[in-house]
Amino acid sequence: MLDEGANLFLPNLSIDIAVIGFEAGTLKVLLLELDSKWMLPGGYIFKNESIDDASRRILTERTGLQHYFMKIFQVFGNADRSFPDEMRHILKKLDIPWHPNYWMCQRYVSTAFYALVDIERVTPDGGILSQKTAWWNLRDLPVMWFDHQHIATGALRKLKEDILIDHHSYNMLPENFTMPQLHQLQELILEKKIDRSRFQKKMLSLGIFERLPEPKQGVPHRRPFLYKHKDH
Amino acid sequence: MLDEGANLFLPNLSIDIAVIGFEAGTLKVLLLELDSKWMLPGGYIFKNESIDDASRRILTERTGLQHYFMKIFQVFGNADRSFPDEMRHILKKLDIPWHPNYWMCQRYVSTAFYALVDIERVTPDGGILSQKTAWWNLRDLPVMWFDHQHIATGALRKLKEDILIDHHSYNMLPENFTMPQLHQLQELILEKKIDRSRFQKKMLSLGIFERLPEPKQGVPHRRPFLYKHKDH
DNA sequence: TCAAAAGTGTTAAATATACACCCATGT
DNA sequence: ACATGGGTGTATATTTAACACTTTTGA
Repeated sequence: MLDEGANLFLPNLSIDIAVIGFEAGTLKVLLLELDSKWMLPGGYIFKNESIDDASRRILTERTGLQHYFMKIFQVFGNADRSFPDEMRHILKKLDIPWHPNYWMCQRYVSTAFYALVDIERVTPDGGILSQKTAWWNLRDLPVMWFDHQHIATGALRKLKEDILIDHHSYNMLPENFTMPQLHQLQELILEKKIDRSRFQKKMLSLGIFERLPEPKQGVPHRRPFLYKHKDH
Repeated sequence: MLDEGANLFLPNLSIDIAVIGFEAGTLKVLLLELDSKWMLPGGYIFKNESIDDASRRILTERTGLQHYFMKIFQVFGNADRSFPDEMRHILKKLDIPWHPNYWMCQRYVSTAFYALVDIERVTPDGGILSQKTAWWNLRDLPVMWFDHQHIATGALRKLKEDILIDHHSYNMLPENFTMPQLHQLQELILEKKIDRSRFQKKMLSLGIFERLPEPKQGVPHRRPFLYKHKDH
């Protein structure tokens, strides 16, 4: 694939995905390590493949998920968006011969997506290079390759803008979840307190959630009701 | 340029722009005619040019405008997004020899923008092919080339979604405009009645408009106040 | 003087906000 | 019994909505 990339893929086009989840009270993003720097999952588009199919293929390869929420949030199209020096460094580490005109060193226009996932259901896969994977705090990112820190930060900014319109944050929770979970998650994304009473009324008035007959078991204190999204 | 395109431009990437204005109580979109079918203004990205610069270059070439509002609204990335038959027809009409592998017949991923302009300030330019230009009703489009009708319709749908968040519709009015003008325009885009009193209060409470000292002259009935956007 | 368009006020309904109270559960 | 977290009610403030009233101008 490393040799055949130029024949298989659309040139100058790439996809990067911020896979975002919620764990231990923080927002997490799935990253891949390479020589002590980190990168977003991403890839290229086969010549007979749509952008949407390519993004789904990449997401499924890296997470094992078949169903998830994903959305384009930005196109990164700067003229100087090529990283020959970093690519050279990476290829050297991987014992791959270096050519300045190697197809990976082109200028790339990246179509950037964010995906909202339930971390519990994800099985991260380091891919063909067996890269180490980890869930990093989306608000405290490590040193990253290329402009991926910029892309990850852009995903968070757009998620924050979208959440009150799209009402898609439940995609980061298990299939059955409680209102306090959803409440905590939205406060975290919006970085502000939301009144519990009002939150519950508003969410239920959307008509997209269904209360399950049995409350959540195995928790201390009063058992919260469980809900699921009606389309699920 | 027709021969050198493959060397000058990024392959497989194009830009299409829905240039939207407001005239005679209807939403208009700027189209170019070619052999009795119409197309959106668009073009390609030079190899050392950013997506944003390319979109600005194309918009300025076609409208003469230096300042305007423009925004990416969608990426059209279907695998079958190539139009060899239509291209063949077009090239034949233009007396340009046909090659099935001509660079224009590739699959293209189109980054689609909408631009909001004041029609009065636009000088449409049919470009290198001296195409006829016209402002078409955006809700009653002619037969169009490629998937451009789909793109134009998508622009309208996204504009409708954006308008209450971005508050950018004033870009379709002259520099100095009246609240009734803005009111009529927003009712048109949203396809519903908006109470006049409330509209005026809400727009002014945004704090982005400045009332000018002189009311609009030369109109019958009571003279409305003129406003301009503060950044203008 | 009257019709038309513009500007703004008034009232009622709906929604948002802040807070309080009660409930269920484990210690 | 009590601390903790969950669910929901109440009172108040703010915003939305519907409509009415007044002003200005040309015919």
